[in-house]
Amino acid sequence: MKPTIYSVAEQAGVSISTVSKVINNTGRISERTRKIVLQAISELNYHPSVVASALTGKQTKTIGLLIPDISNPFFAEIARSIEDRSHELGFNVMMCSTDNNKEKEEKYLSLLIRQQIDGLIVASAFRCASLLEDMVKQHIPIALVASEIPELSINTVTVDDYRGSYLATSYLLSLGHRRIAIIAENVRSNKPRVYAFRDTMEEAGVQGIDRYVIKTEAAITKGYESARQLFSLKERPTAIFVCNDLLAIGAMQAIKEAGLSIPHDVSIIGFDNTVLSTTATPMLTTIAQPMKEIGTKVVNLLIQEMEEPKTYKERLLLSPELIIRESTAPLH
Amino acid sequence: MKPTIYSVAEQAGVSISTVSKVINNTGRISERTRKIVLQAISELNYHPSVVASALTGKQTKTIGLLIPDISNPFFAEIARSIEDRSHELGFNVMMCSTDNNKEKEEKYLSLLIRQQIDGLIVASAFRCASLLEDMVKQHIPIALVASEIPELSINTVTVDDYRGSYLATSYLLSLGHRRIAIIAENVRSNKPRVYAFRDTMEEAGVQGIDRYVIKTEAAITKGYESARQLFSLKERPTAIFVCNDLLAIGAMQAIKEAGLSIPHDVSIIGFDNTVLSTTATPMLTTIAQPMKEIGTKVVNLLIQEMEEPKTYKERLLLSPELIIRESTAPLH
DNA sequence: GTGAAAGCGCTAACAA
DNA sequence: TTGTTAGCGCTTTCAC
Repeated sequence: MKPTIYSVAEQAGVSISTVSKVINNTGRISERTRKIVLQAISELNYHPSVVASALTGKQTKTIGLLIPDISNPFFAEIARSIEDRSHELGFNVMMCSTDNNKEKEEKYLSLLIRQQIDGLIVASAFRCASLLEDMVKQHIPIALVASEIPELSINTVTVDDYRGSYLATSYLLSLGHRRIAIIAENVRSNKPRVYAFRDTMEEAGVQGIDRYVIKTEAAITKGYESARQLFSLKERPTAIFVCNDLLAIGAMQAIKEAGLSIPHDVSIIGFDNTVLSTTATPMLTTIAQPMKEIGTKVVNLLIQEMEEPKTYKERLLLSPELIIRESTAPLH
Repeated sequence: MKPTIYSVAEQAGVSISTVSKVINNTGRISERTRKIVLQAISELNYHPSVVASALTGKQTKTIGLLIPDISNPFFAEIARSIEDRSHELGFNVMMCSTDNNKEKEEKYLSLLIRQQIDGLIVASAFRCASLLEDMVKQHIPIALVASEIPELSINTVTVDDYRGSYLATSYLLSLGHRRIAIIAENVRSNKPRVYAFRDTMEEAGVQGIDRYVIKTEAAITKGYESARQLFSLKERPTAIFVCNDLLAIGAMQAIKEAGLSIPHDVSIIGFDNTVLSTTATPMLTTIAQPMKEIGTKVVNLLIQEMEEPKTYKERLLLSPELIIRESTAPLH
């Protein structure tokens, strides 16, 4: 039988409230009694039940994590860092991969509410923001990572997308490229990336940007298709800025298949700096997101919010960095 | 305020036990009452509390997952499939990355016990099996994936490691290679892979196998180092069997850096068939693990065990498959 | 410094 | 068919 607070109390010859006090370091307990109780706890190998304690109004010590897909290396790294920071603070995390799919988002939200999670971290798209209303109504603290939900006022941590895209675009321009294409993912966080691309190109006086803008979904095959589409144009681009590494890998495959060489014929630059960018050949020049830091910061923000809800929410933009590898070169 | 069973009962003008009965489909309830209750539930947007229900002896509907590292693509894919199957069956999963580190294993185990998980899936190494004793004592069902703990009798799902290694080794032999090296990870599941390698090589009459056996940890850099080590030998191998894709990528980097070409000078074959094997250049020949199926099966096994503990535990070995891509070629 | 007792939201006898 | 009630393991007030 699993030991309870009663077994400990009996073993120690005290009342359960005394045991409770030593566990939680509340009230005043004599050093002697504390020792005896601690002794009993370790003898019985007692672990206080979070379930029971949660029922009395305390925390469940669990955080929900809604993420598009844990098997996507970018989110896996973010998740890892969220997990680490949460565990540091004594919280467990329940992971749910939504595929950015409305039905799953709804279903998992309901599962998580029933589990009485203390807080929620969202990286999923939530194109239908009203789904989150239950959460808001029940005052469950929420924080967003690597995603945007403009309808709601929520603490958020993301990379500075606009700046990242600026870094990528201006780097390609500085290499002499003018026919630069962008392959973006069709999610909100990619919008600033597209805007920065346009702005930077326009400022450089480049014309006819529109034909080189493609939006698609996050998958290697989609990157492949998008690149092929670009190569079917009369004037094919000499450089491509691909808004995440997964898509970039697909694009690289298409470029090679077309008999072109990277970076000699086509320069390519990714976004994220996941494992994939170092395992690709040639190694991918990319915009690095500080993934460890992003994960750590959202958890911090969420915990802060749990302790004391802020009226004014924060939006934290972390600085991306250009990592130059082998997939970019001066215009030939 | 979060709606409770009481608010629903009041709203519907019935007792809480009636509400409980309609929620759980127990006892007999008139169609009329059921409708009224359901109505009240949806009006209040009521979600029954798993916490409260767990306290009465029912399940917490959560499964613990101890995995070495969620940011490792192999485990991320396994985790994704475990997650999907669990959610299908109404369970949430709490994820813990242990880095195969004893202290973390111990800490997370204690966290999970306190959370009163219904079952535990273990992919972590647990070199110290006694850590799991608490779980066994408390009759918490356990299932193992992609790992082995010989000291304990536990339901297990793994790929057939011996056969996988046989497939890899005999394929390299069939290409005419004799100086074949193996880079293995220093965990239990890799032992059968090394055995099969030795056995197959011996049966083919190859001598001096020992100098070509390297054991290391799962990291790209380790693969890199191991391959360099092999190239420092007088007679360098003409083919390398690397026991996981992560290591294989590292080895590929070392080979290229040494100015050798893959597969012309050195053939290389991986194990796992993660994304990495398709994003690498040349694309990696590898032994595919049926990751989706492995995840699904462990969950099934765990749930079975939760419903009715078996005296004799099962060990399920799923068949691996040789995927021939571009990194292997006949001996030059 | 310590203990008795009420109550958290729910389930499951048992009564009605 | 529906309602009453006693717990589940814990926290927390309030007496002692």
